[in-house]
Amino acid sequence: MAATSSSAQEPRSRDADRSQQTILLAARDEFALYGLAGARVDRIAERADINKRLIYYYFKSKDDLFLAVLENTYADIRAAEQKLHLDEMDPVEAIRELVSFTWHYYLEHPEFISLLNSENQHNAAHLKKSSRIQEMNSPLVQMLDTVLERGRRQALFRAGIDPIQLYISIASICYFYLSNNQTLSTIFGRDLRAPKAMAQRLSHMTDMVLGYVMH
Amino acid sequence: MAATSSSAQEPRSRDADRSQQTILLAARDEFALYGLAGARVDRIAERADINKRLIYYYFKSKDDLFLAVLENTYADIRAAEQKLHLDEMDPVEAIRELVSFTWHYYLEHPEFISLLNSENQHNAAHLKKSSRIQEMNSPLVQMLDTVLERGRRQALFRAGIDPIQLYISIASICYFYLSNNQTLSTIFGRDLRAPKAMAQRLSHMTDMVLGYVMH
Amino acid sequence: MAATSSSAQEPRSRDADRSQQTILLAARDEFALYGLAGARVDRIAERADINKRLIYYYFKSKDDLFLAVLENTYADIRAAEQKLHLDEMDPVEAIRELVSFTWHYYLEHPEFISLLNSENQHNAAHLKKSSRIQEMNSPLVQMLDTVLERGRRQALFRAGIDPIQLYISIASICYFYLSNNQTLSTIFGRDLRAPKAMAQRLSHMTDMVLGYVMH
Amino acid sequence: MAATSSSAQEPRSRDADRSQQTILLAARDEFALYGLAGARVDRIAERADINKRLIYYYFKSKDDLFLAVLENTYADIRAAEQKLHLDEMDPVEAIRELVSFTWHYYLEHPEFISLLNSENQHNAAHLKKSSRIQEMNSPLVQMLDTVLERGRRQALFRAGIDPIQLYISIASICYFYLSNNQTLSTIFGRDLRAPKAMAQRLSHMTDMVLGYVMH
DNA sequence: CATGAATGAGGTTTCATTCAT
DNA sequence: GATGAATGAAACCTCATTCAT
Repeated sequence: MAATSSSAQEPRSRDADRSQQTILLAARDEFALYGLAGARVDRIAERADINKRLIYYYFKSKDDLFLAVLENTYADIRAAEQKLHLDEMDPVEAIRELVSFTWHYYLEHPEFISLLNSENQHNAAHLKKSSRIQEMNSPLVQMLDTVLERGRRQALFRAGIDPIQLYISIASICYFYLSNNQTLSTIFGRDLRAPKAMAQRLSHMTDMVLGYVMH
Repeated sequence: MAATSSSAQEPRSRDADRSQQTILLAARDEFALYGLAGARVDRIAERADINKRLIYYYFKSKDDLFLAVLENTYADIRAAEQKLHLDEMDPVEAIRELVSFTWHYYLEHPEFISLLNSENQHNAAHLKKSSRIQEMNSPLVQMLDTVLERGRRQALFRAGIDPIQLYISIASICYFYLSNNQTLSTIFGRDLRAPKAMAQRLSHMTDMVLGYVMH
Repeated sequence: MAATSSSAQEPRSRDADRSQQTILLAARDEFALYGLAGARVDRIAERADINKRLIYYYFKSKDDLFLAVLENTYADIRAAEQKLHLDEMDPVEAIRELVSFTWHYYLEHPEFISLLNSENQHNAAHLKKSSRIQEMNSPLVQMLDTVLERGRRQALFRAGIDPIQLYISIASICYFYLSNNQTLSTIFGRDLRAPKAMAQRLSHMTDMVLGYVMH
Repeated sequence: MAATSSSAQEPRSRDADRSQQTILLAARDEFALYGLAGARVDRIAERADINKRLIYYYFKSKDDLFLAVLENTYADIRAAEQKLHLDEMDPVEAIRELVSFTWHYYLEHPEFISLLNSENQHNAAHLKKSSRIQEMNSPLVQMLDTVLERGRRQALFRAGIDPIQLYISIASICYFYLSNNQTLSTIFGRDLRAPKAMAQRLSHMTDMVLGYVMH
């Protein structure tokens, strides 16, 4: 009965927006838990506590729903990245912060990892169709470039570092440890989710990245 | 590349080992392509050109078949690792070789990545049931530990490096780049599969790992 | 004979109650004819002239459907028993009527016998899960107890008759003759379904029960 | 290594006879437990610890095997009945013994009940094809007739009792109580298998039958 | 805006039975 | 006499989706 999300002009029922949002959240959880193929539209309806038909009313198909979820997910992480302002920090501190942010973001958003895995299994077929996502160019790479440049000028960092390669590497070491945690723990017979192991991991990753950029 | 068991050329049939092997290969491809949930037993039978019923005759269920494929896959990479003999090499060269091997192995075995992604999505439920796999404790970790120790004694490497953390990091940077290639390429608007990008990647990873271990 | 819910003549469809009822009837026939294991869901759908999927929509599984049929079947016989009002009749007449009712009910409801045989083969596994049925405690036993008591007070019946034992015995002699009719006829080389044999049977049973209770 | 069953002349391998016997026993258990439709040929082979193919070698099909089991079962009960020699006993005692024998035989041979139920569900289709079984005309009926006649001549029993009707009634009250025990216990909320209930049942049945024949 | 009813296609699995040795 | 390998048909059940209101 008061000011919620819905932008401005179009007086589309608040309920409509709310239903869509509810569906998106439920779908996100379902897709994250079971992947695209394993997810069940029935279960999404159940989670959202709405009629299944409504899902088809708002989103055309399961695939389109998946894309919508993906778009939402990307929008979220991009928004979070925006708030980092790495370019205003001391270069070394900025790198440290970037590793930490990435690590914690993935940690707190397991659905991000899961959804990306699903999407990659499908060769990014959904993303490729989405104009919205392709516009959301990661501003982080820009920021990172600035940081690297400043570090180099202060003779802290080595020259010639490709920000995208570095960004991917940082993402890698955070992402893989979490995404493959279960198989790794099983193979190595070691609980890689234990608090101590987690702390060591963050420290190891930070060392690794700084060891690379600084020299 | 030779040497199977069966007597001569009779058109398949009546060779249990061969049938099982054929099924496993077909299943590996199908699971790699579509994931566990997306894979179709019918399609596996088609690929293997055998009666679908035979799949259930030898492997009890789709899940058990998936586990068998996983076990095979792990056995393969472990066998390949064994042949590296890193502990007989110069420490720096050994690390370089390990990165290169991992990179190329993943590159040539996309099914490895795909299968592991599937298994992790299922919280390693299959692997956890397997006694065989838990025994295949990577001797690579042993090897890697030896390499690190020798490097440290030759004052080349820094002390206190956890071989498992290092192994995971090496795996990470290789794995993630390939596994998430499609979404990354789409997001960054850059073909990360292009030969030049691939070469740069290997070089970047090697630098990164050596930069970390060498100090 | 008359009075269903739905509005008019449109060809089935969109009437949940009706669909469920149709399925139940078709299932009853199929289960009665082939037993639980021998019954085919496909055939039930055919008999009911509805989409097979609908069976699973309303009843979760073949077993659940079987239970629903059983519950219905028990409800029917209990309802019929209620209408007898044995306790308002002369005691001897009441017993005679009970035997006759039981005999004719089984005769006209062969599915009752068949379904119970199936259920007993499964150790009453379905019934044991049903809360509904355990509540349908036969009021007939109550009625029967009243009849026996009144007969005893009028010095017609002997004392100490357990109504449940008596009820089971009455059911036995009716049920077994019909349920095992085919094997008995074959073994004895005598058509036990012939009208004359049937009439003799009812007479024999009535004599037997009265001979027992009266003395 | 010594005198077993196999008749005389034909020197058919002892193993062959033994295999067939093993299969029959395993099949009897399986059919008794699951009915004809629910029984699994694989499970019979497992129970018998022989190769499934052998079942088809000795018995042509599942149905033929079922018939063989039925024939065996009937042969067993007929043999047991032969040993009663009711016609040499006091008439009242003979009836008492017959009830007791029937009760205990069914009790100790639950497979008899189960197999007959299956066969009746199939309208005695197997029995009707078997010449062997139709020859095994129950000598018990003969015996029973003699007993009834002697009882009548001693003025103990009433006249005009049909031995087959009586036989069926005795079978009924024993059979039904055991065959439908599970549903009855569930419906009445009373453990009809409890030792005390069982003793009461035998007593009740004896009273009932004697009450009828004696007058 | 919202919903219960309905469906065709196809999923995994099971079955009795036969083939080839 | 005995057996492991193989199969076609069909079983139960599930799925994304649409119909009718």
